[in-house]
Amino acid sequence: MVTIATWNVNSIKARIVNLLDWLGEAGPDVVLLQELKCTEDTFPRLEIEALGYRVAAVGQKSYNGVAILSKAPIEQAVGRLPGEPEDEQARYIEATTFGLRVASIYLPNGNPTNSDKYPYKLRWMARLESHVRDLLASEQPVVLGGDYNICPADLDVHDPAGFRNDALCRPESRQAFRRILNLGVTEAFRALHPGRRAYSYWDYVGKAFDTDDGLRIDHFLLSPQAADRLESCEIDKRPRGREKASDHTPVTCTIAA
DNA sequence: ATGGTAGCCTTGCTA
Repeated sequence: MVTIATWNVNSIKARIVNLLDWLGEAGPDVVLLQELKCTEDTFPRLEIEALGYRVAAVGQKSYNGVAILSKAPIEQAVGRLPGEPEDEQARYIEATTFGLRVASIYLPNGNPTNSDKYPYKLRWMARLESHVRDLLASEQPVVLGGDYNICPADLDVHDPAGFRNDALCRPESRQAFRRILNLGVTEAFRALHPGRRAYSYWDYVGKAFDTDDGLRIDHFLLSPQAADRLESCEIDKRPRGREKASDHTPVTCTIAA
């Protein structure tokens, strides 16, 4: 069995103590990180390697940045999503580990929707759709985890009316997400827990975590070869309640050996 | 009531 976690840490330097604590207690085999907010040369590699993880990361100064941590060798790492060679934003890394093709995804937020950020989000999703089509053609077990910045349905939003026109919930955003699902990938949490209201992100503002005013935007998408082996998918709320927490909490899935 | 918080550095931008 392989345990895979995804976590938007909102700055790996600000979160290094929380991350190391959680890696020590949860001990996932593979970790997909988003929002490193650092370049590769300032990534805190040694502390993470000391816990037994290999590291593959693609970073940039101040914004974005994604990584794959694994207790097994990481092979054939690719640090960008195909389709827009001039796109410099570090939002995608993909590699093979534990016999799985895994990716860490930081999908653009897209707000405000009246700016060029929203069409960038939709273009990025079209690129992802095209790449998922290629990955599925390979007939490998594929696990695509990350911060998708998409609430797939109103069940995934504490205030659906308030978020109706938000880039995370707009019909065009949800449709682009469904187009990817309709290629034949399984969204692990919802497949295993239909009807369960659970969130992976709570705004820092106010007391959103205490009142459970959250969003479910961190997801795992699995190819059929991985979905056939899916055993569990859970959200670990504990890290969000700690000192110096990220605004996201880790989501974990397990894949049978 | 266009706020509030966090993290980065660009003392504004991104989320």
